[in-house]
Amino acid sequence: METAVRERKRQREEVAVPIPSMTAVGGGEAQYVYLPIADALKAAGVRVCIFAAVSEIGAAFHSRGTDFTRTLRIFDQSRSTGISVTFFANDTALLPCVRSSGDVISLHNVKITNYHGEFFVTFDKRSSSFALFEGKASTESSPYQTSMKYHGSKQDDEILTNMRMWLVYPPPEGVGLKDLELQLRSVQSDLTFDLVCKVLHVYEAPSGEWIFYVWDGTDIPTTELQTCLNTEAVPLHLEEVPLPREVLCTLPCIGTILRIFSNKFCKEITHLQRDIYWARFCNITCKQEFGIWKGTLPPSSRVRLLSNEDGSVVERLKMYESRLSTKVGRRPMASLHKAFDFTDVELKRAGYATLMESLTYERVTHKLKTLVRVVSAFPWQGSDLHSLLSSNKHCLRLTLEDPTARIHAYVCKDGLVRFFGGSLTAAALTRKMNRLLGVPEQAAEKDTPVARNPPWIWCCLKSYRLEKEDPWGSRRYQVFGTEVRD
DNA sequence: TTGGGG
Repeated sequence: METAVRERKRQREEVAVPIPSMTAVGGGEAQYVYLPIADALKAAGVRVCIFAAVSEIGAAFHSRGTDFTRTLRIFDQSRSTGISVTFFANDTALLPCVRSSGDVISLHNVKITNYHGEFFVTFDKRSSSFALFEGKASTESSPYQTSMKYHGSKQDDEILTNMRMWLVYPPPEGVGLKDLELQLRSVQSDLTFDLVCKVLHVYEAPSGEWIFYVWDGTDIPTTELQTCLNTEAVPLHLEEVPLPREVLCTLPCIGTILRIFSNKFCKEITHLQRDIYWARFCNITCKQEFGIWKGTLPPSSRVRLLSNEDGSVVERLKMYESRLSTKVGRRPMASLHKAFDFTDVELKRAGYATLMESLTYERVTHKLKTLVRVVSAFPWQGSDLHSLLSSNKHCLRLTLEDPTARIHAYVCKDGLVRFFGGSLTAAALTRKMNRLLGVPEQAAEKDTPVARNPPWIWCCLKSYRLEKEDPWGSRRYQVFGTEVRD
């Protein structure tokens, strides 16, 4: 997919047609010839003028030299994937201060450069100039910001109107090639895509690796697991150090928080560490490890900060609000339209809560009804379960997950007999456990590794502390009032 | 009078 898009882009970019670049000065007023971005690319190295819309707004930073710098991404009809422009100025106030993505920018006397096979717009602070206009919703024709050397031209008004028309009524698909944009709920393995998300937390591991905790209000799809049933091999999270409780409690309780891992530093990180921003992660990929989704930033990826007014951000928030407005909307998205005939639960009074709601609950003790999948169990073999039930000494440990978290939950003593619906034979216990873990029936007999897909089950949980001195550190979950059916 | 950044 990505290669096809790149190939088509390259084909278009490689056609070297000489284009008369721009300027003609007449009658005392400057006349500027604006080139579509796609045409400007064919005139690399020549000074050109471009009239485009802003799709991404970078943060202002100190450059490695003496100036301040900011990068924008701009697009027009000829190139909906856009192109990056970096500005420099000795004062942040002189950098373009874009109020909202979708605003319109006029660039005079910029050059197209090709760096490592990718095109960029080079803005020279001595000779180039810019003007910023409000986006499609406005009729204001004068710019809200101009660089010092900017001279408006006669055609600006008309071109601005045309650009706004195009932004309101974009032409049908196929005119431009836009990067694939996915929500967490439609993520797939080994696909390169853009993700618009809220960056809730940034962590720098001692190894120098960065972890972004991101959220878009949707649930990431469930994964299939390998038949490996050993609890020890199934981690609760991918990061070495779990989030401290103070951070955990600031995170939303509905919707998946994806961990995106990155080895490279990007300057947006300093802003993301200080404050919570919506951002566009461009060209990221996801894969599964131990049934947990892990985002990664390949070399071609980048991070762009978004304003809260950005169209994609507004859309995500609206969707989240409508999700919260119904009881069913709060449940795991992947559990909708599924039957829950695997368990009987007795708890009428305790309401439904996600695992994250319980983890961040203000008290150590909490009773809740959850909709979860059993991703592993220890012990899991019928014979071991059988001696567990008869000895009445030890507990069965389950690893439960929903879109918001994974936890260990124990089934102990009387609860065990209740859980399995009586003192069953080893064979009957094996059968029930396999159903819980989603092991396909044919595979259960042989020991061949196949993918398993645990069903969603209703499950009652209660939490409590083991040690008075360390209530949160010793917090444990126990399954109660839940019976696995035949 | 240039680099900076990609």
